[in-house]
Amino acid sequence: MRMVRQKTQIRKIENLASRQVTFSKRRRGLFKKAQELSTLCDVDMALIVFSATGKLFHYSPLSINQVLERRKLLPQNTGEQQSSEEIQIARRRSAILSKELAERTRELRQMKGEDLEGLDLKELNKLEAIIESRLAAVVKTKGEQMLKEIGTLKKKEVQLQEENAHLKQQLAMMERSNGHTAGIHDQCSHHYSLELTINSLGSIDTPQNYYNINTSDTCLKLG
Amino acid sequence: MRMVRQKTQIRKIENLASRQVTFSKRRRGLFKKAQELSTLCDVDMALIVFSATGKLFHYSPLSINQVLERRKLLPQNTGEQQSSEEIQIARRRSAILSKELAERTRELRQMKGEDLEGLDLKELNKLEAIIESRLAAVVKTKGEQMLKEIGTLKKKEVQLQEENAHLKQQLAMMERSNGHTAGIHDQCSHHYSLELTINSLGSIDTPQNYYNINTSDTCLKLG
DNA sequence: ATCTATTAATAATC
DNA sequence: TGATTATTAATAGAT
Repeated sequence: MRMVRQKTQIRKIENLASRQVTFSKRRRGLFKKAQELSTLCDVDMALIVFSATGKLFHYSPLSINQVLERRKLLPQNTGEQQSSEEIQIARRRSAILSKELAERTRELRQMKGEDLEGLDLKELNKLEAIIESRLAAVVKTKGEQMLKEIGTLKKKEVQLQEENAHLKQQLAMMERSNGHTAGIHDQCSHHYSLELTINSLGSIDTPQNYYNINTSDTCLKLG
Repeated sequence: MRMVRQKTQIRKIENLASRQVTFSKRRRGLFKKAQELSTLCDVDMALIVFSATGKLFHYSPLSINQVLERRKLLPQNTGEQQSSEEIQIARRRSAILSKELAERTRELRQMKGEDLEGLDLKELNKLEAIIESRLAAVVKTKGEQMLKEIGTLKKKEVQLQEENAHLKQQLAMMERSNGHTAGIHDQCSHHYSLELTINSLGSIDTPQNYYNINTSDTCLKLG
């Protein structure tokens, strides 16, 4: 008969072999569960495990290949056009910042001694501030540019709708003054095409002068 | 009697409530297992989960300065203008990941000797990649949303311009068929202003809701 | 949040 | 390592 299996105590397994076996088994279980959670609940996560021998195990639903590709700071116009130039720039900047962070952290370690707890944190806070502000600057700049364009388009839309309404109004007036029953629907344009050739071409003011379509950039300032 | 419980399919849970419940339950299970593995096998690890709502859940046996981290994560309203929630999330995430990166670098340096350059770099690269992917994901998502709206607005613009041109054409035809009538002079627009008001009410979209600045809190839970 | 019928994970073992 | 299986642990569905 087998030995009675016991409820596992959660404390360090002293026996090396057992510990390694357990590490291997539980690690797999953990990564499986991580993946399940990520899939079931549609969330991003990162799971990183450093083994005692220095090996690294890693899981992230954001594919590693994708991530590794991004690490290259050079443009890679390999057919993919889904990301805008700005996004690529943001990626490169964040990549550079990450490198900076790592490098400076390393430099700090090397430069200073052991009692660096306080100072190290200070420096880290500084670095944090830098990376945060730069990231924010990139994102903010991009957002402002896009909001600006959206603002311009909205203004255009309003202008066009106003002009539209005006034109409709005038059309309605013309129809009433004519006593014609024909409306302003599409098929009617053909109906009048014959009359166009017959009637004289009088120079009459058209209302489009009042509603100049402006294609220049309109600046939108955001708070 | 209870319904028969089924074997769970690992795919995204469509029902929001169920997804949230499962997220809560499984997340706890995952963090528990992570902690157990860390204790049983005496290994370091980092587990970071980003919920769909931007909340961040984090476990790492290495996190020494949790209190300080907590402080850093509180909203820092330093008089600056309000940035969007996404930017704040990005800041916090990058802050956390930066700290994690720095801390891990330090811990690794302390734990291991000096001949760990290669491995250390490997690990750093992985962490770098995670940061990059997170930042890129945030920026990309926002950009995609805005590009989508810009596309919609541009389509609207084209439609309106087409309609406009059509109306002008019809107007011109009507005028020619009328010849001399005073139908399209300015003063007449007042004549029909009532009709205009009635017809144009509610016809213009105001998509300002899309730019609603969400100031809801982002939560950080530490293991 | 709490409760259980189930499924899933895994410790001991080969 | 991989497989097996007696157990314990996790959790889906329900309250």
